[in-house]
Amino acid sequence: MARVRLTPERLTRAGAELADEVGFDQVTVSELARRFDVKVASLYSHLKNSHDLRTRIALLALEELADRAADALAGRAGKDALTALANVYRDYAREHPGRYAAAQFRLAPEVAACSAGVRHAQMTRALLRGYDLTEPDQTHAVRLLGSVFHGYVSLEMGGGFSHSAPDTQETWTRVLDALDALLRNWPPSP
Amino acid sequence: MARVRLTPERLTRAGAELADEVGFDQVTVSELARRFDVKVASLYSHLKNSHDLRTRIALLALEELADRAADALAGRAGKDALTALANVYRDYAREHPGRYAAAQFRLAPEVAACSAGVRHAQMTRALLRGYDLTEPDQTHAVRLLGSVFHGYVSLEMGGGFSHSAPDTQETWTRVLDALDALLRNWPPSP
DNA sequence: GCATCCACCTAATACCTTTAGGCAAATGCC
DNA sequence: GGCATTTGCCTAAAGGTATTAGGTGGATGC
Repeated sequence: MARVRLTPERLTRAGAELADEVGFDQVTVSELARRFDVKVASLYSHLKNSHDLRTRIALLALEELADRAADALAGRAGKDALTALANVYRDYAREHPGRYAAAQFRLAPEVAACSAGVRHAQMTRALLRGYDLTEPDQTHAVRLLGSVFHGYVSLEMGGGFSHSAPDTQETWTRVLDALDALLRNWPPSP
Repeated sequence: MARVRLTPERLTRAGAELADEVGFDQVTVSELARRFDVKVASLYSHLKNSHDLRTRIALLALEELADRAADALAGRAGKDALTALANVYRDYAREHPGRYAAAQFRLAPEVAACSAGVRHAQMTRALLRGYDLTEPDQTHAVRLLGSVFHGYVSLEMGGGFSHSAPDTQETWTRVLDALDALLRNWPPSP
């Protein structure tokens, strides 16, 4: 038998590609086995189960996304940084819809705590150093930015904006303008 | 045999309850049949297939959500309306997580066009009458609000905010303050 | 009281998931 | 280089979900 040298890493990468092709929730252990021209049961020496596979793909996506974000933020500040970070999420989702969906996969809390998810929060916080916010408003702003990035990208990819008139690129830049303005004039607590 | 009088409507309602209990993507034709104490194949006279079931649940959720939104918006304007609408989404997601997930189900474009989804956009637009925005900024603002509502609720439900310090209720009110401020001082086009 | 129809059933096919146990290629040791 | 062990992939099997085809009996209408 031709040994294929399966490893969790190779399976995870192939799973991520599969996700981009057919959608994250269509990722199946069977299809993965088919791609490696191997019997399904063989994968279970490398993967605990189907859920484990999804978790690994999710972690991979979070890593990749965090790496891109770190790259984009390097040497930028203020609105420049805001735009760069926002575009990282949007572009990643467009290039890798399956991986992006994977990044939304709900991880077990203890797994999430060690994941690249924490880097994302840290980077958003770093971005806010270019604005004049102190705690707890900074945390509120981190959450707002996360919500807008994630919400916008999901809705855009889900076709939520597709019917209506102004193209989404224009909205995207205007939304970033608006967020920048908001962060510069963050309203004081009542 | 005790006839159960299945109908698409009853199945859809039961499916929605099932979604709230076990999660939207765990909703299965088999489980639904079990709940009605009926054989699986029997459901296929009332439902085209599994995808059809999900679509119906999604449409139900969108309707319910739109009804609640219309109710909340009645007689309100400005920030009052903004808060009310935002809370409709958040509360619905908390009360009915499965249905809320269903509302995000990607519908076929022609189905989406006839769905309550369009009412949602209209209501957000109506809300903006309390602020001083003209086209195309109004559309941009509609999309921004949709993104924030959806993004915030998803992240909060997905546990994205769970580890960190200030509680999410405080952030939520501050985010709504911030959105209100932003809509009152929408930045002009460059 | 009979014919009809509809609602639910049985049967069968086809995937996907997961576990248990087998065999042979690769690896390590002398 | 030959032998033992490990390990990587395989066969087999059980159980769950989706979906289609065709049957039967209880409810309905005349």
